[in-house]
Amino acid sequence: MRVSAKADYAVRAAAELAAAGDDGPVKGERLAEAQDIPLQFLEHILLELKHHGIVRARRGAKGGYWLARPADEVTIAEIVRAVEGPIAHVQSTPPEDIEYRGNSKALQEVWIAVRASLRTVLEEVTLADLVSGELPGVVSDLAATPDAWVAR
Amino acid sequence: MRVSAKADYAVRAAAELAAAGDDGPVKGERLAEAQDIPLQFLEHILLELKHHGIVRARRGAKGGYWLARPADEVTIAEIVRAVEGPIAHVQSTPPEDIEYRGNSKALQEVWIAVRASLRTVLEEVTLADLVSGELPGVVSDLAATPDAWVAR
DNA sequence: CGCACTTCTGACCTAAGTGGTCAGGAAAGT
DNA sequence: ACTTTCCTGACCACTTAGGTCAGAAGTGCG
Repeated sequence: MRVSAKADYAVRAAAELAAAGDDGPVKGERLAEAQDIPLQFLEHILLELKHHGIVRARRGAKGGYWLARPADEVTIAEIVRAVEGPIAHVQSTPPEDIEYRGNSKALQEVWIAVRASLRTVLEEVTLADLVSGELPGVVSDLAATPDAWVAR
Repeated sequence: MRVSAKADYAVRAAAELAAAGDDGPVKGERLAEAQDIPLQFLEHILLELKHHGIVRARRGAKGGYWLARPADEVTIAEIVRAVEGPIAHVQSTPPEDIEYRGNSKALQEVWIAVRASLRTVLEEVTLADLVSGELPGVVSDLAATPDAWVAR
């Protein structure tokens, strides 16, 4: 139920790429500096993003990374899945495949709801939203209640 | 972003206790059988639940476990926190404490929204809801859309 | 009291995941 | 040819996941 450093780094680097737009490729080093991420670790992450078709890259001088698709077509969910794997799996199996017995039969529905609620946030926010700072209504509403900002 | 076996087991065992109600303590062995959980692992989990004041226990013949509070006052969120720690932390720190720079400034709001959406599910469902099979409106609505049941 | 029963606790184990670093290879530009 | 930058795999320390094992300690009953 936690967000890994890798996922966090991946989204931040992608946001930086989204902001760069069509101004040519951005070097890994610049991304690392902009978001204060260990360079060599970041390059592994960018490679994963590339393998998942989220990012493209070119080597050599004038090389670097850029988004494979427009920033408003890339969701945070996609990026998280690329580096962390499927969202909200239980014991490494998708909730729809689990069978519960006895008094916990309804638990499957709960885990499904958990995944659905995560999706409503992560699949709604695109990189374009993120860099513009204007998050979709559902999301900013969720974050608007002061209660959401206190620990528990 | 995944649910551990421990959390799953903990909730299922607690559901079984909720169903048992006031019919005296339930042995670990019976819980393990009812939910098909490795006994010795389960006992460690029950101990954690006890330390968090969710469960009580007595040893010896006629001993066993029972809920420390009525089933409709124990939420799934509590149980998950007891065994997995805080929900939706990023790099092991709470989202409200993170500071982002540059183009990912809005990311903090996203993680806050993620946590808030998880809370709306996990803090809403009690053990009583779970064993009765009648989940709160918000939750069953989320699970009602067919889309929620397909992988991605 | 003595005994069976059950929880409690800590030590231990293997495998995998986290969060990296290091060294070198391979394309691209000049 | 040479520099630049990505690409790839190996490695590493530490923690977590998912357990097992052995034994200590409290509890009830005859």
